[in-house]
Amino acid sequence: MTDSQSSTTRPATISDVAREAGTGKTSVSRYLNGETHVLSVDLRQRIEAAIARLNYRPNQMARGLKRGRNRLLGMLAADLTNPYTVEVLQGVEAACHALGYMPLICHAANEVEMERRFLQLLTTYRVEGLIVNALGAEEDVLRPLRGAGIPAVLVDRTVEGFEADLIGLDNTDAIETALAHLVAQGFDAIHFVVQPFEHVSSRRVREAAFRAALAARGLAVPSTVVLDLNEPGAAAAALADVDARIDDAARRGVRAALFAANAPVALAIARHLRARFGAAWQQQAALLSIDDPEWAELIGITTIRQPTYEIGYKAVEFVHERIDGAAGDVRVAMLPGELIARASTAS
Amino acid sequence: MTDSQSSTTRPATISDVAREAGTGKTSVSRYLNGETHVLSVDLRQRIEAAIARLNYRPNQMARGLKRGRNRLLGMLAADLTNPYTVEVLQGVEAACHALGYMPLICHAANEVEMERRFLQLLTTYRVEGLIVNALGAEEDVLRPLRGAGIPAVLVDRTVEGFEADLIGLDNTDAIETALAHLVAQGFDAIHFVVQPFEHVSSRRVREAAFRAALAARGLAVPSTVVLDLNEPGAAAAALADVDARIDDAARRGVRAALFAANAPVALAIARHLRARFGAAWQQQAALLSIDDPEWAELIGITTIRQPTYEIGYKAVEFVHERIDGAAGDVRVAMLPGELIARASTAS
DNA sequence: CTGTTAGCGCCTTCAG
DNA sequence: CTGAAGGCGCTAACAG
Repeated sequence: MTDSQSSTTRPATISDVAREAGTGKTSVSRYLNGETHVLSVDLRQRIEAAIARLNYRPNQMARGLKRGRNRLLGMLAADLTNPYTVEVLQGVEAACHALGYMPLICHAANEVEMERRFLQLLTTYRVEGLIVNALGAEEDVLRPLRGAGIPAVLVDRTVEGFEADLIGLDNTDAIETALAHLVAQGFDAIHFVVQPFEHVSSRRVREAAFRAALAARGLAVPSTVVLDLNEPGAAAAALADVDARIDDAARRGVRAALFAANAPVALAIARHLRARFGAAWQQQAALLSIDDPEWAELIGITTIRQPTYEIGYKAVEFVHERIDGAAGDVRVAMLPGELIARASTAS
Repeated sequence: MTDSQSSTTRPATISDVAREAGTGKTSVSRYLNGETHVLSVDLRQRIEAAIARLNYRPNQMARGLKRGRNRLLGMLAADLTNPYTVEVLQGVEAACHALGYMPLICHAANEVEMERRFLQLLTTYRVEGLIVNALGAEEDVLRPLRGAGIPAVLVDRTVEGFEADLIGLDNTDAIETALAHLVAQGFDAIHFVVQPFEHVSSRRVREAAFRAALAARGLAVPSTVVLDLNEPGAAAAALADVDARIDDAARRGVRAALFAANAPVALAIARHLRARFGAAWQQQAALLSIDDPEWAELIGITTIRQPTYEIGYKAVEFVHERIDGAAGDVRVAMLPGELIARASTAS
């Protein structure tokens, strides 16, 4: 009984298996690649036994080197702290599983430098495709991909000057649905709150759609509140602005409604209002948010839930097709959101 | 001007660079590996230029194949939905960056099958080390690692029969601190709620520590409530049990305190109590939880915050040392938690 | 200082 | 049905 599994032994190679099975590497390779019908039963069994005995696992790296493809699929996430991202991730993982890819997840943690670095890495590891939830609009950060000829699909946001398939929420429709709900509930002082949006396409679209939807109804369009969560000072000012609008409405005897462009914004607002008004803050202002984080139900916030799983799944299908050589125009898939009405917007 | 960056061109190789620079592959390799002082200024510049011109990036796979190490570090996460995991991840990423590893993140999404599959994959990709936040206690799932001689470090939980470095929260101390807080606030009907814990060491330790801490104070030790979040039926029963205890205490004119073993449990409880008592549910029962998710502050829940970032960072340092050949006994690092007192446990 | 020569582990013609 | 030989992109002795 040889100690073939000792942790000091270096992993068995295909040659080891061949020797152990008393055959050549070619046959082992054939076995590994499922060309099992080309092998005599006897040989196949010997190989099987040898593999088991040596606890052999083919080295993917070597395989990739030879075949020119390694089944690695990169996923660059801007912010895993955002539940949205994790949910998308689940779809990505499921699709990777189904299509035989190994997802290589990289988390930029909201830092452009990280994003750049990971993109480099992903490139040097020769991932076959990439799913990008980009941080900034910097097209040059994505340039390496072009050079390496790695197909990419954008999730949630486009990147200025970077042509690629895009998949995300149908923002215009989502905003329209949400606004219709608010209006139906009788709100007329509705304020849009969003993180700095010039450089993030989805935020830009949402903001524009909100204004358009308001205008289409002949309602006044209050200025958009920009809430920069990365700048404490600016954030405080923005929240003060929110406060003012709430007070304004209150003076007119109405309850203001706040429309958060995404969950992080909604959380910041909720925290602030709770600090200001106490646990019963929702009596002072209504809140609606795009994204449906776990705490939304906990405190009864109306939301637009994104089809996150589908977004992730489809994203992988898109790159997969590109990897398989699909040429053709850039595709855009905009999936519909779903309104989850809760107490925060009850009239 | 050649179209060296066209997306149809296959990535440049070291040979291409050598040819372009009019030299041999060796020199290029030396350049890549920073042995820059061994090269004549002229040659170095030619290589530099060639690399830039061809937009060359060394193929990590090939490097890894040759050197026997690929700088890949696996991280197997049981549940990215749990904020704890994401926070640990941030520490892992930072440490990987600092030590020159590429983190390969795998998400088992609470499915043992996934866990097994990823472990296989990680093995075939020959990651140099692995950080495991294991799902179950199945030692055999981790067996492949042994066979491949891949060093691993466990995060948060041990695995029966699997010897490896461990890093996580000092559960005993955390429980003691939290309980002391509750007692100081005047609570005496304190109930521990935890997911099925036989197979998860951290839960087991917490449960035991809770009972011990209670007993040490001469207080009665109510039976532990087991809340299985994956079994709707069982979960409902457990929550009914919680209800009964709250009612019991109420009959005695006191407010029961619920001690959640982690954030998912706390969330389930909070949701349930809100559904039962409405927004003011906290007047009916106190709640304290280990883990400090973002919504804890939002609704004012007292928590024990884990040093998640440090846990992740140190985990990487641990494997790194093992990869570097450090032998020696299994190490255990238990980091202290921090009590964040909020309104939910005010007396 | 620089280039030549072997492989790393695997797959893929191409002959048996 | 089976095996030997060559090469994927890169590094690591060896020579110059």
